[in-house]
Amino acid sequence: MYFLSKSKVMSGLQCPRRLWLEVKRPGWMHFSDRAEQSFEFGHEVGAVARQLFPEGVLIGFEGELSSALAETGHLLNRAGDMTLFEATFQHGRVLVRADVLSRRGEGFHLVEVKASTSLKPHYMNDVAIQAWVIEGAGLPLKTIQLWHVDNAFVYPGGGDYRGLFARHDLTEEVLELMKQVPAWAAGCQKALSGGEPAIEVGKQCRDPHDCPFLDYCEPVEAEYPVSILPHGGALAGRLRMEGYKDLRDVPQDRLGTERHLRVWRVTRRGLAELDEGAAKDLATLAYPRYYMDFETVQFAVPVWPGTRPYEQLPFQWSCHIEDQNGRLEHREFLDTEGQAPMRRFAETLIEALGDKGPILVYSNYERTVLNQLRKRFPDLEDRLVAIITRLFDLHPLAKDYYYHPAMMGSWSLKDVLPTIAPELDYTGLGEVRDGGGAQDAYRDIISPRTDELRRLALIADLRAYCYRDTLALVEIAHYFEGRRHIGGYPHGR
DNA sequence: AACGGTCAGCAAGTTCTGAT
DNA sequence: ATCAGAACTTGCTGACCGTT
Repeated sequence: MYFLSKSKVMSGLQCPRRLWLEVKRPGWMHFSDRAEQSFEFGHEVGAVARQLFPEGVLIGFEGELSSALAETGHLLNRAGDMTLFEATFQHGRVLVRADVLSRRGEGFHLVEVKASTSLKPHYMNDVAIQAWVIEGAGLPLKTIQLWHVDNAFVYPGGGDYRGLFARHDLTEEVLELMKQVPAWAAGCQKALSGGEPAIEVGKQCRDPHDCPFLDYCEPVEAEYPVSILPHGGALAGRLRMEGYKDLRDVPQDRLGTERHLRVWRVTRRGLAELDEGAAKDLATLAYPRYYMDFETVQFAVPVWPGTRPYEQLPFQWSCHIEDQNGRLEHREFLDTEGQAPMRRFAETLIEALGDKGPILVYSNYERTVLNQLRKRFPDLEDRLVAIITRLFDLHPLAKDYYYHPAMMGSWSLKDVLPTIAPELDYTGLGEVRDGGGAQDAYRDIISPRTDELRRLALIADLRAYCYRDTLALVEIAHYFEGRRHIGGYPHGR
């Protein structure tokens, strides 16, 4: 028999094989290539939830669950009403820690806090496990609530976070669902009692969470698996059923769309394709040309008045300006003061971009951010709209006219750039290497806990990263126009 | 997590084709 | 002229993609 945390029981509900691997083969996790989001908002959100219970007591966790269990019992032995954070219980060899547990008279009230913005179906199981353990430990629950972030909340400032949470009363449903928890726990124990369960790869491997063992249960069995076909999930499934593993073995007539055919052809020949259409489209663009990139930050708990949870707030832009002689000039903006950067971001951008000349970007992300700035600053509406009309997106151009076998069915900048400008890799960059890293760096820079030396290093890294990103756009555009050649990669027509 | 987009796959509607 | 069935449009939806 095993002691199981709530998260282990949740794993077992998703897939017995996953649970077995987590318990019996720790350290075997083969994290999937498609990187999981690194944002960790639970901490911020939990801290604010606790602020709403000024009398609450936090049960510490110093690596020893037994001490958390003991402290919980100790506090509950006291008389009177109380609120506990991270109260810890076990029952039936299942162990849980409750976000917020209050005693009012004889009854207990449970609150589970989530950083997401909606009530998700699997939360019901999560809360049911907690409720079952807590009631099993002898605490009758009067109400069971789930709180999640309300992304319509506008922060008024001054630390006033009333209204950050949307609250759902789940008492009835959870008390009903609770009856199934013993069966879930028994299922987990059974899965762990034998050898590795033989579970086929399926929908449960991605839903509701990516399984960390996906690469183990479904090893890559081909150099160019059929799954690289873009938007081809269903087709890839059918092809695999018929025994096709590698895209190069699939007969041509099984592929319908132009894009699939190009991926198939390029992969089989091992040679990149670049259609003349790319150069033709770019030839219509006048000078000066602006190559532009934004960095933004999101907070689950808003820190600047007038902002909402998870809004994408721009703090940095980079722009390479190219004149008709091919000369490049770099302009940039980076706010590191810690106050809301959006207004100065918009003003400096408007100033730098002038009033004519195409603005080249990769993806429609910059358009989205500019549209949000329009709403925030109506007085800049006209200037921002003027910028939006000048945007030229290289991403659809790449999708229509370019493919290289190393891209593996993806036209993201990360996958395209190494096939065109391999010299623009991570060397020369500090610890900021992608948008997520830029966000982490910015959070550290504005944090009062970061010392000055590290701040300066992070600022330099952010500048280097954003500079490189717009330079990458220049190189890609030049390659599409036939103005640059590539060494080391097989390219052809 | 949010946003803004594309695309495959399906269903229903419409036009075309060829036999009677 | 009529009609069945093929072939083509149109519209919708949910999965997928890419950015921070």
